[in-house]
Amino acid sequence: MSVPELPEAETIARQLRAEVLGARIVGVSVQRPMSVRPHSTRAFRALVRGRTVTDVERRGKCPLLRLGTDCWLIVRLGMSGRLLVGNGPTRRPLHTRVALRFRDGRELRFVDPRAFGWLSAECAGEADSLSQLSRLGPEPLSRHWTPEMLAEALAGRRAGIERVLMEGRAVAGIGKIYADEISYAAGLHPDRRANTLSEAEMRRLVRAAKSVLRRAIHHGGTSAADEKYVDAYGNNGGFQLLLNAYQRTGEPCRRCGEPIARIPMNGRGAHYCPCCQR
DNA sequence: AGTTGGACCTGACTGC
DNA sequence: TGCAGTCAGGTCCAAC
Repeated sequence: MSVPELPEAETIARQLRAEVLGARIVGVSVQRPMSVRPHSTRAFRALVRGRTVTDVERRGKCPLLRLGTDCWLIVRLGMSGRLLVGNGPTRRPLHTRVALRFRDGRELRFVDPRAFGWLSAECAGEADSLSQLSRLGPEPLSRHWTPEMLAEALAGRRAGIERVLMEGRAVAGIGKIYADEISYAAGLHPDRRANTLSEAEMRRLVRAAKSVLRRAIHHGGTSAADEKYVDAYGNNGGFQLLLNAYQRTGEPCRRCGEPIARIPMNGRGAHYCPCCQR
C-alpha cells in the first residue's frame, strides 16, 4: 500500500497541467456525496460546472485545479485517491466517486477505493489564501524553507521527528513513506524528540527532505505493495525501487547491512536502521 | 497548548 | 473454500 504524498501529488499535477489546461467542465457526476466536502452535491456542481481549468498547482499533498479566475478545486487524495484522465465513452473504473466531464468528451475521474479522500471547491483568488489549506506549513522544496524555519517549528516540541514531519505544520506534504525515507537519509531515529536536534542535525534533516522529495518526483513517485499509487495516466511510479527504509523490514540496510527494523510509533509503523539512525 | 490515541474506510492478507 | 479478524494510513477530533 502506498499512499499519495507530495511527490505523487506533484507528478499528478504536472500531468494534469499538460492534459486539462484550457478544458471546460460541462458535466459533474457525484457518485458518492461524501466525496465532495463540505458542499452538498448540488452546491459542488454549481461551483464547478461551466468553469474552465486555467491552471494546475500543488500544495502539500493536494493537487489544485484553478477554475476560471478565482476558484480552486482542492483534491484531497486521502489514502487511495487517484485522478485519472479518461475518454468519455470508456467505462469508469470501479470506485469512481466523482467524474468531471469536459467539453471535448474526456473525463477527469476521482477514483478512491478507501473513500478517505474528497474534493472541495473554494473561491479565494489565489491558492495561497485557501482557508482549507491555511494550516499547512511551508513547502519543503521552496528555497524559503530553511533549517532556521525548521528550528522555529521544532522548538519546544517533545514529539518524535516523524510525527512532527507528518503533522504538516512544520513542513507540508510528508506522509509515512517519505517520513521514513527522510529520517533514514538524515541518519536520525524516527522517534527522536524534535527539541533535541542540534543545528547540524536540523541542517541534515532539511537537506535530506529536499533531496528525497526531489528524487522521488524525478522518478514519478512511489508505487509500492498492493493497492498502489498510480499517476493520472494509470502508470506506476519508480521510486519504490530506490526506497531505503519504508517497507524494507528485515532487509539489509544499504549503508551498513544491518536488517531494517519496524517498530510501532504513533499508531503506525516506522521503518529504520537501528545502526545508522540515532 | 502540546500530546496521544481512536475513528473513519475497504482491499489484501492471515489463520482457523 | 470460506469466513472472521487484522492491518494499512491521511486527516480530524476528543480527551488528557
